[in-house]
Amino acid sequence: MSEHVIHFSNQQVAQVFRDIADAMEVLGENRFKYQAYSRAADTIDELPVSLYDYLRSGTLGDISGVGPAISAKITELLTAGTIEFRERLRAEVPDGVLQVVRVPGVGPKTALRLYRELGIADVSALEQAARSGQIRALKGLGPKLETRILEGLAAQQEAPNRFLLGEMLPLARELVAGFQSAAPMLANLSYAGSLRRSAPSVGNIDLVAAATEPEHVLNAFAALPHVARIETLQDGSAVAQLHNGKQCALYVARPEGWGAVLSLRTGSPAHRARLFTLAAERGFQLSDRGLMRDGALVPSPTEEVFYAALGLPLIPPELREDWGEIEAAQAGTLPQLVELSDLRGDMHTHTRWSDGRGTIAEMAAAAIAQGYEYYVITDHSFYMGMVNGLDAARLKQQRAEIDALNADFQRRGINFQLLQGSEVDMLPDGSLALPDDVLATLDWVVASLHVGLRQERELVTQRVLNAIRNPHVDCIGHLTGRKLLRRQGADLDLDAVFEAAAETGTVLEVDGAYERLDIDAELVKRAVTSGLRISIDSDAHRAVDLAGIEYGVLTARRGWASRDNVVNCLPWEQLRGGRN
DNA sequence: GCCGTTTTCGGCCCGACTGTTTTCAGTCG
Repeated sequence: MSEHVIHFSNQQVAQVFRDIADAMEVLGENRFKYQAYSRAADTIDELPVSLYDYLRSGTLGDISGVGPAISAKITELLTAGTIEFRERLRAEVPDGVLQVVRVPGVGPKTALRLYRELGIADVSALEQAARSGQIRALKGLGPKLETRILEGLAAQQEAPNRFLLGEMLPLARELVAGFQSAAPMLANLSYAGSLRRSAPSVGNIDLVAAATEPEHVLNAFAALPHVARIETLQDGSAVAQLHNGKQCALYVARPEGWGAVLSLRTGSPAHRARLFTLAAERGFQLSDRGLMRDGALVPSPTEEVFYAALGLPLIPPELREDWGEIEAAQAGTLPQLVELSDLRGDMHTHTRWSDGRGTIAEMAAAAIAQGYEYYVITDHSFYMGMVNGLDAARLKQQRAEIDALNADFQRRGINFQLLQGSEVDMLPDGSLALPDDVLATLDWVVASLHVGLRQERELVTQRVLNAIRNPHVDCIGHLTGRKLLRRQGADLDLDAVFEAAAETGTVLEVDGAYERLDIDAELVKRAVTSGLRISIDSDAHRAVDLAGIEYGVLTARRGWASRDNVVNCLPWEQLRGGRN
């Protein structure tokens, strides 16, 4: 067998450097060294151009954060397929230990001790040790840590082998585009499944292709550069393992059945069950091949045609959960869902003034490119030392910079306005991190929980209620504080929160950062139903994050939000006029 | 290990909380 040359995506290379950084941190290496690897990984992740192009032109060193050492290691990986330094680290810190570090409550020091002193080299050994009380035997570690570890593991295991929407959607789009150009015989191609419903986390990528000759399509699929190997292959479908460890399934339908097959591969099990019932009521059968009557395929080349055959208008993929969309479709009351292009501004963003990476000018340029009319800078409030939060004095300085930029936009005839806000912390004691007279000077105030998320229900709820009732607070940012696949949000009394927000008109945010997507679709639906207004924000820390607001839009759509429910679909003047 | 309008060495993100201590290390945001 000939040597197969592996093609690494930038994201795969970034992951290798992240692993190097984590392993070095576990080994207690110099902090600045492993941070350099970690920073380089972040930069590589965002590069618009393949590393192979940099390699060919000898310009790896031009990448910010990539110096001689990392440049040599990238070259080694791309040409030899492996990095010797990485393998040496692996000998000291097994891959399983890197997983152990990512368990909440366990840091690099503890992971190393658990490995060296108890031989814990993966998460299942960690679970066993925590369960059997072995961890408390180590000096300085106790029963509370064991409980914390088991809770953390439970949160992770609720969703084994799941990946975030923000990782999978770009990958799926890349696959679809690559597949389409490699296989001109495809009549149609789409991704499907929970990914197409924009679920916050998904297990794999499902593709549904339309073609008359499935074998050709399956061969072209197996030859895609992303595909590492084909796991299963049977008539009309294949499951592939990708180079990045993720799984992709392909289903090939006949062009005249594609609409039905795509619909069946997209809806949730509950939605699909409704479709089966509707089909049966109309004398159809549904199968892997599509819509059938008396053993013959009934043409349904598109989803419109398929849904029409069942007496329904086309239901947007995000709604296909059986949360009432079938009834709404039958009644003709499906919502006109909000779209990315409806957004006129972003209400929650950061800059270098706190923990962001971009300057105000850089973020503004990206906002103009995104087509916004306004853009609110909401850097952190003073309380969070780590994020370099702003106090009254620095807010004043920042206001001067914003004013100067706005004057410049006006001079140049650019219809764009920067606004100054704050992401003000709700402190553990129930107060806000900035006094009212300072909040009063701001254009938009987002209040968020960052600390004390594990406070007991009554306490943490009261903090949120205090913020909602503060007349200067316009919006509650990422309400629950959840981090997808990592930690649950705060234990909030949502009835009380929604009731208070309805009284005061306080906006609830859909944070588009794809590890948050908070509030989630179910809460969006609840907000929309109870007449609350939402905002959709990027929570951007870098210019490249602005586009991530799309995940917020998808989440809002999943929650049945229309343009009328979303404050930042309004022009700023109108939005400000309607403030409480 | 990387970087530079503080430029080839010296600095790079730091404060609060937690669980375990008995004066603090580790984790988190």
